[in-house]
Amino acid sequence: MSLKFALLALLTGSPMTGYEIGKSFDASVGHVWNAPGSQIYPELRRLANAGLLNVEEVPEGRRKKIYSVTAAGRESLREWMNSPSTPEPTRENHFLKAAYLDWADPEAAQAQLQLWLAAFTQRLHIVEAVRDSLLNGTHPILRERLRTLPTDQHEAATAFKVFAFEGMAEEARQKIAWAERGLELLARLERTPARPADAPATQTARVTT
Amino acid sequence: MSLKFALLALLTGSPMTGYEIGKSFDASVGHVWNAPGSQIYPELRRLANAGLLNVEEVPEGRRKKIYSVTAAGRESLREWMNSPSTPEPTRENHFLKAAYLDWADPEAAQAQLQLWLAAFTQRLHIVEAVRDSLLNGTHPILRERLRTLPTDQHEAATAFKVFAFEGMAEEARQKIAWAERGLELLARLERTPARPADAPATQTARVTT
DNA sequence: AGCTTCATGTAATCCGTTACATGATTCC
DNA sequence: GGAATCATGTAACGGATTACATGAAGCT
Repeated sequence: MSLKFALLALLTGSPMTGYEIGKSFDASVGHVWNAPGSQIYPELRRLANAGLLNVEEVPEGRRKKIYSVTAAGRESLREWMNSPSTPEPTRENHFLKAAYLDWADPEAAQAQLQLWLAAFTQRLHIVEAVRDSLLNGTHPILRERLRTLPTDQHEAATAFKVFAFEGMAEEARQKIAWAERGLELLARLERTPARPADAPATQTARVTT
Repeated sequence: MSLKFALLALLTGSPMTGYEIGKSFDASVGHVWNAPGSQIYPELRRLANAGLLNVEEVPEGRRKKIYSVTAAGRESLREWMNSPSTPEPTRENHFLKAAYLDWADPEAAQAQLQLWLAAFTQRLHIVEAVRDSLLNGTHPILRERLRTLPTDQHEAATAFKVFAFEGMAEEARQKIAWAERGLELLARLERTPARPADAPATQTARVTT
């Protein structure tokens, strides 16, 4: 339901084309909300039809459309922000899989845990980079946004974005630690299980692989 | 895509009816994966048609169907477990909203943060309770599952489930701390901003509400 | 001339949510 | 007899993913 509000929120920063929104999603913002072009363009049009967005067509050569938020759009965003939302029920692939990792071959389990580790590490880097750019005034969208805001609101606008990205960073750190513990668990289990109580203690033989 | 595997995984524990699966979702398992009956029943039928599940109809009075996993179903599950999955792109409502909380009225922002706090706290309790029941052998589904498994695989089957639920617990704890920091931030911002540099320092007047 | 990037979209399909329908059994 | 729980579903809709289509601008 909230692609709508993700778009409205983004466009309050500064007017943009659908293409640029897609780029933003691919870069920083995509870790807050993500969507492919095939979802962005139709949604933008719907929002424009509903009067929440303004379209400025730029027909000089290119056929591009710059969207900006109307007063009604700003009102709609404010309304959403003021109405409480409950967190959605969890539906995270990795927890489901983790709970049944004993079904996987040990190598596959290890590969999966390492893949998670890599993915969450990468996410952490990106999210920390965004947070830093918010703090040191490098973030282009926030920068634009602040230009249109009275100075006494700069702190809040910045602080909440930093707050959100700090939250994502923490989550990433937590999952990194979690994946590492998973690898340890796997190693521990592999050292013990299929031994029928009387196998020799020659663990040093299985060093490779 | 993984309701399919959630169902297969659950049913490897012990055969069940769609209704019982729904109950499990509402109780413990729902924090790993959740779905309403309207999604469960059709999916079960599809899986049965695909030969991954076995249906035992119990026509004695009730019209109920007990589903169990076939060899093909077990194979399909194993295949999924052995093929790596990348974590899905984030699309979490609360981070999106948090990033733009300056758009909300302070009271609404506070209410929202408190709602998150309450929801994550509740989630933490449930998830910890499940983890405990896994550890002390009270968890009914795991119990059933272990009955059909050789003893030397008990440890792994239990450990991975504990691992998953510990991960969820940590995530919940992290989000609780995050929401609390959000409340502090909000309080801090409310103490300072709209003051045009020469307002009196009589903060004690605003104690109520 | 050909590749990359900019820029916008359609179509099919799938997954998920909400609302509603139905009827049997069990408990009070 | 009436309410709660057991048990299974249908229908409509909306949101998301994947694949494909199109064409201009700019660079090499």
